[in-house]
Amino acid sequence: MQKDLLDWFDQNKRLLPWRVERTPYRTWISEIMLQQTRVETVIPYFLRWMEKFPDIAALAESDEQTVLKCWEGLGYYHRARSLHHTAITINQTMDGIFPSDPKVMQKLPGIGRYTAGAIASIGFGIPAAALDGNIRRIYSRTGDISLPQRTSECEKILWNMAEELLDPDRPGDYNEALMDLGNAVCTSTNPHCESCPITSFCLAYRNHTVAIRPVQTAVKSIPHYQVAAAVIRKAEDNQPDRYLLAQRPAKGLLGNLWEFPGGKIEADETVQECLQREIREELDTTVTIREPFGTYRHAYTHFRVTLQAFLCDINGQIPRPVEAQAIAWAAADELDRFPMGKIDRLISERIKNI
DNA sequence: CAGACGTGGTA
DNA sequence: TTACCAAGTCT
Repeated sequence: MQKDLLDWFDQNKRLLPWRVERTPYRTWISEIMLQQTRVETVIPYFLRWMEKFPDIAALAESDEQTVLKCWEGLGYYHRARSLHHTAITINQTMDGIFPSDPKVMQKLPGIGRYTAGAIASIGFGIPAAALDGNIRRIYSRTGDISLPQRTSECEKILWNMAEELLDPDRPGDYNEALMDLGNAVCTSTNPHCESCPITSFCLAYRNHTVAIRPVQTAVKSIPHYQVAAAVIRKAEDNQPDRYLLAQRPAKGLLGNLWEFPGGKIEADETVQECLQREIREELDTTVTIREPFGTYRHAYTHFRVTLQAFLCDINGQIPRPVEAQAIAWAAADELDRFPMGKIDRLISERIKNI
């Protein structure tokens, strides 16, 4: 199976930016960006990142806001903060050299068992196993595994397969070959078994169970929240209007990113009451709510929101950050500098069009 | 160990 | 529109 798979890879390998000029640093950055993220999405981010942060030292010397701005839109922002933090650690305690031992890698934030195995095998040529979503799917099919995915029992079997089937001579190519095969041939829906190089080794193909492998576990429905946000505007003499931004806490959703203040509408309150309450709680002031400023729908991983924005004027005391780490007054043409999540970026774009 | 953690694409 | 996915990790 290893030979047939590697022969297929030699013919069908995708040309990707991180596959030219292989270095541990480039491999590391690409693997982190690719976590839960499509190749096509990652490519432009990877190219921009390498322009801005060509090596570990450049990343370590930059500030986190610059890093987050470069990451904006990719999601799972703890990945960017971990990259930055790790670059500083490597510079300060590891002589600026990325470790080659997967056990050492796994101690670094953002690098788990999969990523350590991927960087070790792909970046260093070390025979380390890697098990990602693609490889889970392929081994669930070749082994015709009837255990539900993501249970500890199933994980143990799949990791054992990854260890035992790994090609010791070309571990990196082998792991990448499985991921390319999973992307192009052994796909989640409508797999192309007719063009698969390893059907003769595939038990699910023989048993006609490809369509029901891997066995998916039931997903629960996600909640939908109604949310309000305030676009607080400040007019100044002979100057462009400024808008209030708040920096979110470091931990949790969209950590350290900037937003227009607001929050969840409780069951017993109106949008306006919600805004006044949130402004009081977050900024310790009150506002006059003016006209609606758009309705925005967005789906996060584990919940969905419909957000109603309103233009507001401060009518209380000077706002101060209570829940937020900091606040800033930005002119329309300054909004792009602040790293934000998707919804707040959409609101920013609308402000720029006023 | 279940749930948190983003976003854009596709069926 | 909803559901689910896509090179996972952390708590």
